[in-house]
Amino acid sequence: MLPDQLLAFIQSILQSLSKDENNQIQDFSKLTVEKPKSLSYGDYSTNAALVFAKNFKKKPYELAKLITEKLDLEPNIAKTEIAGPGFINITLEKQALGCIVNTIIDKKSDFGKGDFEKDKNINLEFVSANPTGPIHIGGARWAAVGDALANLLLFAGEKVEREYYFNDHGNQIDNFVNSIIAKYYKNDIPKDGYDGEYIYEIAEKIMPLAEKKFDKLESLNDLELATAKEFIREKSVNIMFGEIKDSLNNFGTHFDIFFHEDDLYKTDEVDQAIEQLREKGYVYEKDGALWLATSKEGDDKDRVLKKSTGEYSYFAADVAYYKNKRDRGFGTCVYMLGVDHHGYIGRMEAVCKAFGDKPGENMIFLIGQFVNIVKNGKVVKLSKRAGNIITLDDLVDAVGVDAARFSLIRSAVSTAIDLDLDLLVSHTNENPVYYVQYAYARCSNVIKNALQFGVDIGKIKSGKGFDSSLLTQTSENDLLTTLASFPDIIKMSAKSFEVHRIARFLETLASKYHTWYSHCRVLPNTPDEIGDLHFARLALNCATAQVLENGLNLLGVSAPKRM
RNA sequence: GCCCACAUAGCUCAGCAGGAUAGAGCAUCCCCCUCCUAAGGGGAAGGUCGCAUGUUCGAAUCAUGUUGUGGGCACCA
Repeated sequence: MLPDQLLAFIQSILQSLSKDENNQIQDFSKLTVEKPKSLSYGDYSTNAALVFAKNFKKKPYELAKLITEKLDLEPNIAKTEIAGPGFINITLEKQALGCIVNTIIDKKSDFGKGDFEKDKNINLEFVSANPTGPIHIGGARWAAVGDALANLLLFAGEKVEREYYFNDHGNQIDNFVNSIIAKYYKNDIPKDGYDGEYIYEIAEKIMPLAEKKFDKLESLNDLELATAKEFIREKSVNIMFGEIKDSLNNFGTHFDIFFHEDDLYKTDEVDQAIEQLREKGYVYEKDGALWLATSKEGDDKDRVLKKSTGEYSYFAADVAYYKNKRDRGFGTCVYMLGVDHHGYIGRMEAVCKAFGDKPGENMIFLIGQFVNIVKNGKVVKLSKRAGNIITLDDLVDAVGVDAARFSLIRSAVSTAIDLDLDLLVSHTNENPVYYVQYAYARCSNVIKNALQFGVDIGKIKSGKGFDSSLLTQTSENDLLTTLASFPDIIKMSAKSFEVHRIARFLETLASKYHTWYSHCRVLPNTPDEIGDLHFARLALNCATAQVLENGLNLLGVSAPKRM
């Protein structure tokens, strides 16, 4: 009997009781069936009596009594108990508890998969770093979390595409180009420019080509200089963007779409978007500039679409970009931003409303706090412009992809995390990822040993040749109920866009497995001693491996067969 | 000044659609390999959940206020 079956059963009991009492319950959303905190409470626990006591105008304990009377009639339930203020603790019969092993083995990599509304069609935009430098540590957090979130949502049954918004024009890029030129001629880096070894490397590659084509830059007139700069811009942005893509690939993060800001202008979409909003009465002219009345929809102030110089603002492109996403059929546009851009939410939600959409439904913001790098107990101030950034590549070089991804994912994005690089480098074993991976390696090793004993693992993996009701030890109960909670974890994490829950679940699961492993021997010392209990435990071992693998896959962390 | 996040063990963080004795890892201190991988297990110690009010049968969790920290307030992107 799986948790969701138990939930459905309790729901039906409540319904039948409410008929008796001439009382209808409509909303069951608060009803839960959970693994209780303490093992001594049983396998599962429900809050049914606490939540619905008022509907029945009874004290929780009295309602609990009515419910348990019905629960006790179910053959799969071994014992019920009313505890605390009115919790009902439920202990299942061993065969009902162990059947989760069969389910997992049967569903394999699909175990935990959900079937959400597919019509949502989610666009997940993340990283979207400007090509003015390598991906830094903050981008790395999103690269890990965004990718894992996409995996999670897909697994939960949503339709999702990963998108990177590639901004290759504007002031930042001009600063980038000017910095490259300055660096090459050993001039001072311009104010708001970029510095660092990578600028020099790009300059070394591009500038000789530029000089060959245009002559020394100082000898050019304004028009020629502009042409030369455009040449440098195109080449250097391409190099930078190539490096960014390589870093992301290295990190195991892949995008379905790389969207170029340029395309919005090429196709006139910016004008079209502005026109649409103008028809709705949101656009006006003031001081020679074109404005969007975002304050009508809750923003602090109105925003400029077209500057008095005649150029479009970056914001104008964002407006068009949102419309573009919606026109491409995305019902939900998720923006994953760093805290330094959270001021941006107000105006974008206003845009969303101006188009007649709903923020929170068509437009969702996930705000990620900073990742601080700590050295000698102190937070190091990093800046792309100062050139002392810690890049994604640095991080991967230092700790590897698995450890980097896991440590970035396991914390909620709403909390700032401090990464002590020295600690990560010198004591890599402290990273919980190894704890989880080790559990998987142990599972795999047990399977390997069983094969050497001549056990037909294929038979077990096909769900035959074992009796899961033989799994009666406390540590086995604990492991079984933890495995059974995986689908719920998926559902909850997907609903709340919180991937860190998956990482935390895996840590818990690994812990339960390690405990079980040290308490219950899976295989005997010699092949001829193998009995039914060993087969049952081998099945549990395989089921655990499967769930660990499913979870690690979602996070983009490898599941090694040996360590 | 206005706006947004965050505050839980020595450190890094979970827990927050209100629920039972607030958890994990690391660090500290004990114990466990003649036994499937000790990157493991068992145990000890460690807390006024920033502070104060309120909401209720019940608050780390919700609301208000307050303090502290980080961030944002451009015809920059």
